[in-house]
Amino acid sequence: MLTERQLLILQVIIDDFIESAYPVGSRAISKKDNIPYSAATIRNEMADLEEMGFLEKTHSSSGRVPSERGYRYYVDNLIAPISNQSNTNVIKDFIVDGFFEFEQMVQMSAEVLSELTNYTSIILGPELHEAKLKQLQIVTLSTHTAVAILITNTGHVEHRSFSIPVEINPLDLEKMVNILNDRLYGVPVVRLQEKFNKEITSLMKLYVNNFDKSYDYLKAAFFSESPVKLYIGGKSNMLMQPEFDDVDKIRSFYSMIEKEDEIANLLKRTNEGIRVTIGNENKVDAIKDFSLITTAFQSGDGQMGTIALLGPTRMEYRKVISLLNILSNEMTDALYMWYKNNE
Amino acid sequence: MLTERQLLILQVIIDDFIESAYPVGSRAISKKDNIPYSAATIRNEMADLEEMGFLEKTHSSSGRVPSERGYRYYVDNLIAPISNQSNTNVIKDFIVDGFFEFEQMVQMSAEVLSELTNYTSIILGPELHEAKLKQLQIVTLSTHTAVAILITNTGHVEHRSFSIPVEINPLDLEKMVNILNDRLYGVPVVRLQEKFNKEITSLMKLYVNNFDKSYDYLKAAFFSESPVKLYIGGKSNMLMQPEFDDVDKIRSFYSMIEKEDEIANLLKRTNEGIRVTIGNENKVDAIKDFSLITTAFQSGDGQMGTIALLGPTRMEYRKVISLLNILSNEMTDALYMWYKNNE
DNA sequence: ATTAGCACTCACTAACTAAGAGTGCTAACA
DNA sequence: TGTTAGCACTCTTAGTTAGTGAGTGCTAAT
Repeated sequence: MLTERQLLILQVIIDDFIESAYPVGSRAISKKDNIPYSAATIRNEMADLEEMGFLEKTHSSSGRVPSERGYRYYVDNLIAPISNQSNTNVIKDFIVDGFFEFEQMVQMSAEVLSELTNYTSIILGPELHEAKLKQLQIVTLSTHTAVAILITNTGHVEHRSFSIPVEINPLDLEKMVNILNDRLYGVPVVRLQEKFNKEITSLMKLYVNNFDKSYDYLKAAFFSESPVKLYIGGKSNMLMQPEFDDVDKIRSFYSMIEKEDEIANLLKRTNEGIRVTIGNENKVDAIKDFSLITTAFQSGDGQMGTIALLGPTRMEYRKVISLLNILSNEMTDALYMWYKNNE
Repeated sequence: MLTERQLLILQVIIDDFIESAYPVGSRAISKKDNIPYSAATIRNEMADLEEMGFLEKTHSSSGRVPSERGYRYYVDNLIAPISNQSNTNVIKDFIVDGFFEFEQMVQMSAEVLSELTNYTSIILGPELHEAKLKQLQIVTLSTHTAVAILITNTGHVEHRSFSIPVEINPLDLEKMVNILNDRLYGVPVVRLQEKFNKEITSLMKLYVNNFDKSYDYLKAAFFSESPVKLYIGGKSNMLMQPEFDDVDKIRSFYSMIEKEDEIANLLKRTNEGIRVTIGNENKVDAIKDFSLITTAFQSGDGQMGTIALLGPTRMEYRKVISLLNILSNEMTDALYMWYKNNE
């Protein structure tokens, strides 16, 4: 167990290092206002803290630097997140003002988040779990081409252009879309394809000649998987961090950040609350030098998406955690309001 | 005027430097197969070429490096663009295969272009100049919210969610959209707003009570300027270039590339053919260390957009110019086909 | 007109030095 | 017995020096 004094010293060291990015020496600590001990005393305590694995040295006669275990302890026990009123307001303002569309809101959130922290923000979703089909449409552009449009009750619009194969009769096309709208209205988007396969195809065969030929086209137009929506904000804000003092680190950071699907997978696992993974706690090699802080936002019963911040292990955990808390709550609220209006 | 031999030597030096990024020495030149002169002769010629401003030294006893003037001469007189068949095929393949939508095609082009060159590709447009209105729609999501959708004959779909103010009667809304569709069908997208203001508003007042209140909402939903579409591909491919050997250069590159509107302005001026601006020929300070190669693609009579590659002044001009030529032609063709089908 | 030869310049690297920040340990102190 | 002053020691960082090599410009010979 750590003594009171050790806790204090550990906290001060980590706070200091997070701010300065330089190894912290005993003399610097002993000078702080809330530290009434001499440098020698601090040195003894630091040696103990190092032995316990909370601190490290960069070389034998250097100051101390937090170890990953140190950060973990710090995050779990030493940060009392103070709600930062001014940040709350910044976030509230832009969410309330600009809330027209999910995607727009999400994208802006990512940017603001990165701007406030100088880390890289990642937002996954909002996924369409809860969104329900409002309307399907096919608008023909010419005899050969058309655009298929899918509208959800959340205001999400997806569209896909395609060319109409000669085998398909335009009248049949219209008929099919009518049937689809009739049968699929209000069905959650995630279950569209399943329902289409199970219930609609058999029905279609009754009304439409030669439905087999149209099947693939309908499916491609309306029911193909849309790619995961991943917003990454402030890729270059991160370059402000002193960790990126060398070209190779920057290169590897950028090549890491481009593996969008790996990152998306990392975020998907998030459940309730805020999760912090530090350095090697991350299961993906590419970010073993980083810390990732994630939290979910949701609407009603289901999870909608994940907000995350990626930064060096020397991260301003306190600030970031409080920011993510605020943002997650605000987004959840905004979504709740939206749904309430739309039910 | 330059002698034959000087032309040859200038060309060889620039080719060599573009490939290696190292200053070129006289000995290295004299060893090349097509150079039958001794190092001393080369040295004399190089001194002359330097005096004329085509070459520079990085320090008093270094090899030679092309000056901006040297690159200019090289681009204007020394490159006979060889059409590279394999590149042509790469480009043709993906344009033909994936051509469903402008935006999709454009985005893919940007990526391929950057992949093939390791420079940063920028594509502006395709602007909607030629696109004509196919259909306007308002789909109500609830009593308070709706999504407005605009569809063009090119398959471009734009949508905007908004909340319906209480002052507007849903029936009126429907009526208004009908009038709009009736009057605006086939009108070029760029002229929608103008036509709406001039001809439609007076008409609306006859049919709709209290039209003044609806005016702003209709305008916001359908006729507000959509932001310029600028695709930037391969921001990090560029880091492969040996020019980016130092952190500050990378930082300033990224902060430059984020000024999207400045870049968009640069590209807008493009007219026919390929334009190369080298280093200080660029009027925007931020890219005075780079070269920018732009060309337009078009459909029918009007210009549709601009394709550009941004790289270090030590750029593979020959390759890039030939690539842009191919891509511009292919995109123009593809657009032409598309229009022919849609008329 | 061309080229071999040579002195000279400058960047780059490695080896060395001095300064400074920080540690661990010992011995003195309250 | 916990705390602290003092000191020798370690290691990084920055600056200096010297040696090497690539390359040039000029001169004289071909």
